[in-house]
Amino acid sequence: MDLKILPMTVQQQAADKLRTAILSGVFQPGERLIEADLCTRLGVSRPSVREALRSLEAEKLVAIVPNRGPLVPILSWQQAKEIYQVRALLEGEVAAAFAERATAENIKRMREALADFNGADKSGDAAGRLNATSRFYDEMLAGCGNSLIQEIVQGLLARITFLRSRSMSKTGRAKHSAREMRKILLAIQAGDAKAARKAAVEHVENACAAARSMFDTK
Amino acid sequence: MDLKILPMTVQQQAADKLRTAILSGVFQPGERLIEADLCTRLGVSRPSVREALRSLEAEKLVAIVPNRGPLVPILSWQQAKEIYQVRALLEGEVAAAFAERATAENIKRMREALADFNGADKSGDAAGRLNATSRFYDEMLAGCGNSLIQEIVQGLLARITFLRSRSMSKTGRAKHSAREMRKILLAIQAGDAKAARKAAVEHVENACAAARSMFDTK
DNA sequence: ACTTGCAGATTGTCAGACAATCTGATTATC
DNA sequence: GATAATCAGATTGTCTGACAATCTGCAAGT
Repeated sequence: MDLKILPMTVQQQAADKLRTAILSGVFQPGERLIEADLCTRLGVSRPSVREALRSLEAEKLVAIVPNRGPLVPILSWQQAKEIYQVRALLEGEVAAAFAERATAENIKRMREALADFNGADKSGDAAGRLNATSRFYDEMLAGCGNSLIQEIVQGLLARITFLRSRSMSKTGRAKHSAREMRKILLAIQAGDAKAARKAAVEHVENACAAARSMFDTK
Repeated sequence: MDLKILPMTVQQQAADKLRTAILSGVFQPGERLIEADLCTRLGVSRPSVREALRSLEAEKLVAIVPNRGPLVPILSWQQAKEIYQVRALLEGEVAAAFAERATAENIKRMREALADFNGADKSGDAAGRLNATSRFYDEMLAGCGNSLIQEIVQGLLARITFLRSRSMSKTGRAKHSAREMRKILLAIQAGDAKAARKAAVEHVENACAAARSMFDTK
């Protein structure tokens, strides 16, 4: 077991706090982030805030415009579409790889996540729905045997959190989504890599279509 | 045409200089980067250097260990392997997409890059070889219609520059590589997406095998 | 040979400062 | 009245200087 304790530097904590704040919608897309503001809110100095912002900039969670400062980027449909394309490619690979190495324990946790998703859906708990989805995904991503893919996909998912939570609220989307996830799970259970890839790709494509309609109506 | 002039901030220039320095081998993998050193060398203050380092950290071109500071990361074989896996996936997609949208101009430039590659190979010019390869790739990446894939792949290529320049110097690898690139180009010229994907995947797989042997001998 | 402890080097973080730049509103001009 | 020029306030980009916390390697002690 790895007992290494790695110190939590101020800039790291600042970056973490800002990241969760952005992902949870405390800062809306398009909103400018005032450095001095963040300093007082976070209780740290400006250099630390600026370093944290540079990290988040590289993650594409904030954009820094020279002489205008940081802001939460607004995703264009073009960008969103590209993200879904890459997701389809990578998550298909993940599902295929995972189908060939999933343990009983893995599958059990995925089934639980799926059950929680349905529970959250029944009670109309949007946050719970997204949380269950994340657990479903993380199980695959962590177990697919390629930590680089995991990292990339999680980064992409972070960038479209806003879109996902919105499009998931569309009537019917949650039910469809649940069915698609079950299909993925069944293929994995059967150890059928090809079917798992196909199901995963379809799932992303459907999510993409659902997201697209968000842009049309908005 | 986009004529927007975006100011070159000090931290950006610092990041750029450091990036090229790392990629060109001025700083060797494993080497520690002393902030004070970088300050005097770049002629900028410590805050600027630290911000630049945070950006590069997110790009994985430097690793920052708390209380030890920045260093050029040493790639493990496991990491390298994962990078090649993702490259195969993404570059296959790029080649396939590009085969269906390449213009005559695109193909002309790729042919030129390939010719330059062979020229550089004959004269034993390692830097010229890598440069020509980059131009060959960039043409595809820029034209594949998905700027996100372009960005990801270029980031991955940057992380393995060191490996690539070494494995390319292996006897015979350059010749093989040239042949593989020609195969990709021919498929693209024919507009055969499927063949282009296959050729691109094979090219990456061969590059991966060549890289692997670097780890064994080293 | 193995621990202990110390000195030097380096990082993490802060406070304060100032010029450059942007923003929006006010004023001047046609 | 509408457009253009101007200006004050806000905000960022950058620097200097400082100091505690931490790491490293070496010397001393057991």
